[in-house]
Amino acid sequence: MELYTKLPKETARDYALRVLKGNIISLELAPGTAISENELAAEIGISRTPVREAIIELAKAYLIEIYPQRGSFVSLIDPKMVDEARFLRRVMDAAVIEEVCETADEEGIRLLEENVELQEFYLSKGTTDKLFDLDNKFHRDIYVVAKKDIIYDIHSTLMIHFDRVRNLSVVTVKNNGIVGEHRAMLEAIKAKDKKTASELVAKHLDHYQVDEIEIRSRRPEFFKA
Amino acid sequence: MELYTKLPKETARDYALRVLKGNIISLELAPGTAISENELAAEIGISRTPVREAIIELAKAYLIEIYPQRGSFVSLIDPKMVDEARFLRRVMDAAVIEEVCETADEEGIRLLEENVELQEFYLSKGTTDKLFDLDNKFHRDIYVVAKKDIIYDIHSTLMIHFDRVRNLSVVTVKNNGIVGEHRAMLEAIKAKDKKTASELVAKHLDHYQVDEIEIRSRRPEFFKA
DNA sequence: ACAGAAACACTAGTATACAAGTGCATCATG
DNA sequence: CATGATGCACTTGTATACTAGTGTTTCTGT
Repeated sequence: MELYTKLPKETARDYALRVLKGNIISLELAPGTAISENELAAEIGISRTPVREAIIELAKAYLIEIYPQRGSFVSLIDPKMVDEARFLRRVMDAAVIEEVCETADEEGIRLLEENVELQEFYLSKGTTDKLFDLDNKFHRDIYVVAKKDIIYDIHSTLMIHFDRVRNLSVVTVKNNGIVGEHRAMLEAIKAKDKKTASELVAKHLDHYQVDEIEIRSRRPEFFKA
Repeated sequence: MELYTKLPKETARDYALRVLKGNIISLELAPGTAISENELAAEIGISRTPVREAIIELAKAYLIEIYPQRGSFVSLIDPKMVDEARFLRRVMDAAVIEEVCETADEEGIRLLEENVELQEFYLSKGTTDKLFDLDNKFHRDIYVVAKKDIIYDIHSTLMIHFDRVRNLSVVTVKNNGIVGEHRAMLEAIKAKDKKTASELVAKHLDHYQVDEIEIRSRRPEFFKA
């Protein structure tokens, strides 16, 4: 397991949370792996209490399953969970971007505009790692402009189920086209064109499609049921 | 604060959680009230650890705010939070009932049918407290039939913000009509009539409307910003 | 060799002790 | 009286000790 290093002002709990989240998303901690509170605490050099608090938090997000007196385990990939996360994102993203079309003020538009321009800049320079962060930020900014950032935060942990499956996919997500779609979404927002905007969002989510059948046949031990 | 009693097989953490949730919803713990881990632990007769874990969980749901080394407080009513909860419910309820219209099997329909029939039974007998539970169950069952129960659970804690405001409202929710609307929703589902079903859901949510201006003028100290 | 019991090594749940920081009250000092 | 320092009483964060339960392993007796 990759351990990172504890940041100076970070609490022990946040540190444990960061380590666990990162390793679960990256599959460094594979689905089904046992997680010992004692062991992890020793490994990262803090006590059981903050480790335990982090584990409880991830259990609430269904990323870890706790069996009292027996052990805690990284959740197996549950297709139902992945479906629900996908459904949630499809429905909410569409509703939120429509809300943005209706209510966005100049400042909000500017925030999105700046982001897309940065994406276009880095795309032309071929700096793909920055693009990844900007992609996430663009998505969140839409929620922020719609004044729905709490909803975004609540849902973000669920989306980890998604990211985990994507990291198992052989098909690497091609960045080509994504920036263009973001530009198109922004223009639809500027034109207050709800219909086009929500259609673009739906199309955009196709990038998140994965071949579950293929992954499952390759790694059946990672799947539930 | 009302304390309830610890159930035999309930863990100390679940107990603390139940006590806190209940008292926050009922406003027995008013917005802004300080919550001491030590004090609460002593009051309900368990140690600080499970109390602390419960507080952290409610802080994740924005129901408690933790200021390290200073104290924890019941969150003030944040109109933005209430708006987001309302938006979330409006969008998801509509999407989920449409999903039910499309995908419900016989067993699912039967589950909903049984519930509505019970509601009609208790309505005719005037047993209103049972109706409250059945109302909540009907709402959840729709998510279950749509195979979206994780989404329901994730959102349920957020809805507490809603319930809290409702409990401050002078206008008591009149049960008249609610059962009839449930019946209408069920019939729309049976007829696979997505349009009518989602319209009924939107109308149904009007029952959750509250006069925020009035409450705010009456209890300004409960509100944030 | 086999069956069952008992010891052991783990687990998470809970309790308690200590550390570090905040804010107020008190008290000394000008 | 005003003001600043200092201690005290709180807070949450973290560490550690203990409890109770589970599963395996090992011993024991037949």
